[in-house]
Amino acid sequence: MTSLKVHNSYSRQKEEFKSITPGHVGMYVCGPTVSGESHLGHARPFITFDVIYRYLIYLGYKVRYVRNITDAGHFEEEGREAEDKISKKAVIEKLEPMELVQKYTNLFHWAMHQFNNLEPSIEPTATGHIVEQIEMIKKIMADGYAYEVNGSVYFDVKKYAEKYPYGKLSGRVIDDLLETTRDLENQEEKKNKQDFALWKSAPAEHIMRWESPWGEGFPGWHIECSAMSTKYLGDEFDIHGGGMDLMFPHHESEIAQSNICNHKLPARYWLHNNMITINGKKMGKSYGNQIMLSQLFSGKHPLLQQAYSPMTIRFFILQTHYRSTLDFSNEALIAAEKGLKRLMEAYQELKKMEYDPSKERDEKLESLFYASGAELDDFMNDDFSTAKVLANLFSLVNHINSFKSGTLEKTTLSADCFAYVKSRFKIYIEDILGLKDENESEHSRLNGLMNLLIDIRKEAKSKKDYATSDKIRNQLQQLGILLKDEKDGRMSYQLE
RNA sequence: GGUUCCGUGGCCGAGUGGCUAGGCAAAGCUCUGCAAAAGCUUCUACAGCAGUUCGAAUCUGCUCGGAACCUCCA
Repeated sequence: MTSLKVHNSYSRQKEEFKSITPGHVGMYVCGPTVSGESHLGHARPFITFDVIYRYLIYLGYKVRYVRNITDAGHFEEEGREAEDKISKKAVIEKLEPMELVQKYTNLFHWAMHQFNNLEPSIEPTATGHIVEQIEMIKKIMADGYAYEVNGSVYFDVKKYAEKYPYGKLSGRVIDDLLETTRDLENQEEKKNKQDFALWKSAPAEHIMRWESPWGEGFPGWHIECSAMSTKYLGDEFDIHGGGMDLMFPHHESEIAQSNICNHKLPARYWLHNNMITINGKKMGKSYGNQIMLSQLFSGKHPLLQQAYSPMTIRFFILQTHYRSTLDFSNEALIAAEKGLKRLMEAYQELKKMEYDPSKERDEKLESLFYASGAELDDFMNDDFSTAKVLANLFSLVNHINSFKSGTLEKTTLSADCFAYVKSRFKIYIEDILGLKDENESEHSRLNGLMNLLIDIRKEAKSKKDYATSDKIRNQLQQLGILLKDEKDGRMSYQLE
């Protein structure tokens, strides 16, 4: 068997994965900013790293998966004013940041649950770690890599870059950064344009504020991840993940901060997922082209031809490599929906199949099953090639369906081989890819009812009373229940 | 403007110096009372130009087109 190799953004190479502490993996993934609802683009990193998390567990690692909630910053909700802080409104009328943050945190958790993502081991919030962040900033200042201006603290990138390779992760040259001229608030406070805020002094109307040695304010964007990853994973940990758009300046700055505080680069392997695009453009707030997850699930968005289930989206995302862009289109999602259905139906069929010892084995076929099953690990080991895993599963789906339709005798597999294939499917579909059968509605009553109707239809068919049998099938179809006459005389049903 | 990346069949998307990715769609056939599903078969692509090579979609150069980052961003 091959060993796990991952593409490390820091070295821009595929490297063999070796954990710092044998048997353990520490993984930090940048979580959501809970000032608004998540859209399709946000789903990608969390599904990607969920599968990575699941695969590491499958490999036998004990994984501590830390994913933060960014709930500190300059937050406003549409229709409500941030000036609440100084207005004379009653407390209950004002925008309460905690209320806002709670609302979107709940929504985020709901979406993660829909996607069947495992919960991270620790989900720390930025607001819950203000003390740690302040301590870290103090350390950086004590080392001389940060300076205070008007109650704000900035990281001295220029000084850092004299000694350390600032820009290595994102491939940036410090001198190029000097060229950019952008209008940002309080730029004149900085010594150099590329410096970034560790702590920002809060203007009177700012609703999120904490006491600090530099006055009332709030933490800069990058420091929370440094503080929380250090606290829960240590000075140096194995994997740091997030979207490619975070490489600069977020992760670059994180490296600088942690490096000054801990005298170590925080993570050994930096993994970045690529963007989801729509009509070739990145989905994002500033482009105004985002489709919220709830809209995706309900189909209520002008760009959507229909609703797409969470598993369809999960499958859609896993069909491509995580480092490639993925273009959204109704056509592509409908294709994913159908493909997923075929995969899951074959899986259900496989689960029902039984070994029959009366038939002769086909060793050639057996070795094909064994080989395909074993290959799945090789694909995952190759920088988590879920696309290849799915392609391989589909080649087995073909065989399973052949068993079902009688083109192949299922009994030509030995009992061992049968058990092996079943377990591979279970491990890969359920445990690693995290796909679950959305039609598996545990309605036992519905099941009983359907069996009754199926029995009646079978009787009608045997009497060649096709009027009755068609009536049952057609009317059920109108209710969104699809009856299928199977090859062996069985009938099955499926909720549309 | 700078940095990085990409351009694959009707669509989505893997991938690699020589051998079928896969999914969806389409066509034909088989099965079936009909339908659906399924199976079999067909459709054989790598932006353009030049070069390296016995051989390139895969390497090099150029051209064209697109994207991401450089600012909040998954």
